[in-house]
Amino acid sequence: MAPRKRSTANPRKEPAQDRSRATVDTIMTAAAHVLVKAGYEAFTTNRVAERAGVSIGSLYQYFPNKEALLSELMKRHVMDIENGVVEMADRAASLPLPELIHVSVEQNVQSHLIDPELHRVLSEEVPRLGHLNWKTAYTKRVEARVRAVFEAKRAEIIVPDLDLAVYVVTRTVEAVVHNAVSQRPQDLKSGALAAEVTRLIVGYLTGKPLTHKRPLRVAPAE
Amino acid sequence: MAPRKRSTANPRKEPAQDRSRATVDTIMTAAAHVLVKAGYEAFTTNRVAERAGVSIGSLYQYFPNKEALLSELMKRHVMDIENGVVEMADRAASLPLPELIHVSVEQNVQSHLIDPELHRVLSEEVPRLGHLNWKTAYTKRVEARVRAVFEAKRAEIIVPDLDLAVYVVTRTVEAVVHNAVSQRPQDLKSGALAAEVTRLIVGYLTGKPLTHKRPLRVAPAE
DNA sequence: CTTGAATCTGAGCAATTACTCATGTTATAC
DNA sequence: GTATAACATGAGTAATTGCTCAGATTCAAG
Repeated sequence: MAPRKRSTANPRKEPAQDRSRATVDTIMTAAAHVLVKAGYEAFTTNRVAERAGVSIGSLYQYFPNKEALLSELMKRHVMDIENGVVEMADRAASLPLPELIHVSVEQNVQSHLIDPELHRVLSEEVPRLGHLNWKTAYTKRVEARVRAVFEAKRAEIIVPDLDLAVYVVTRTVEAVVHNAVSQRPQDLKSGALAAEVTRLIVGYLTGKPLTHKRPLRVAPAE
Repeated sequence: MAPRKRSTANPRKEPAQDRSRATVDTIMTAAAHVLVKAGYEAFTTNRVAERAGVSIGSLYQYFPNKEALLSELMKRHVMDIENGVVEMADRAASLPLPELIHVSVEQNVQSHLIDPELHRVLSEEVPRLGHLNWKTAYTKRVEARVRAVFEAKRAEIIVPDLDLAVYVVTRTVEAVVHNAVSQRPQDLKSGALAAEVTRLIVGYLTGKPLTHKRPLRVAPAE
């Protein structure tokens, strides 16, 4: 077996045995724990290693630096979210626009409930350093999807500038739901917020406001 | 003159001569400069002092710690913003709801253009430490104002839950405009974004969508 | 069992940072 | 002019942090 290079440029060692894979998992779990319970300010590599019950040296055998550790955490979190989103997109593709919006908003709510505290810390506390733009790639994929849907339903949509519509809609849904996680948890759980945001978006897109009297009902996923 | 106390609890010295007032101003300017040009990560007290051309000791004579320096920066920035908001509120109070919303959205845009880069850094990079909740007090005042307006126009508003409406509207406007500063500067300047957000909000509140054909026009402030 | 690779350990280094303090300089009061 | 307070200086300190490395331990293959 050729000896593995270990330089600054290619520093990451891939775990080969079960033992080390377990170590990496332990480190990741500890990292999330420290971030959530103590915040980014207290997120030091030594503390993560201590929490994981692993020596600091082991941590640096699998993560070349602190940023890589954060990056991996973000990557995993985004994957967790995107799985649910893709699944929803299949279910909802054939629905009429109002129901489609409603399902999408509810899916966004679900995304935020996967690990709300971690999500909040990653979004708000972790500095947007160079390549730590964890959300931008994901955001672009979402925008592309939304745009495709809008084009498919173009006849029902009264907004002339589709690009602008995509932008306004995606930012609105994300921001309102995101903030509500910590500021309006009750309305999030009850579905009141999702219903309200749906009204907001559907009215904007179609020019035909949904009534408050007949709330949307979609077959719940079992 | 009674000797001034200098403890951890009451550490701030008030500048008494012109010389020191100028020093404080220089420090504040340098602090904003470092934040904007180098980001929070590089925002160290030594660097701020160096940029200001002042010794680090002088800085600590007027700011007990780094947090106080940040806090003062935030306070000044919020004051700059709120001045414009209050002025607008007087001008707009008697307008019909659609124009009122439009003026408010445009005011929010103006607020974000006072010092866009500083605003972004303060919002996104500076960690939300203990008492550094710079926006929360301001947000509450804004919400109270918006709520009062909604109550005055209650008859035109179809949303049953006013509290929820205030929440959805304030977060939406703030988030869309805030993001647009860096992501859609062109639409911000042209007014296209403000028009779109106005449509979004007015349709949501009144159930009567604004047409795209007859854009809102309000007498511009000279 | 032997050998070499994979894994783990943790003391400690180098760099950074917030902040202090002893000392020097300038302004003001009388 | 002199005394006193206000102001300014910057070398230095204590603490923290990301990260290294030399060596110990565990595993897998023949």
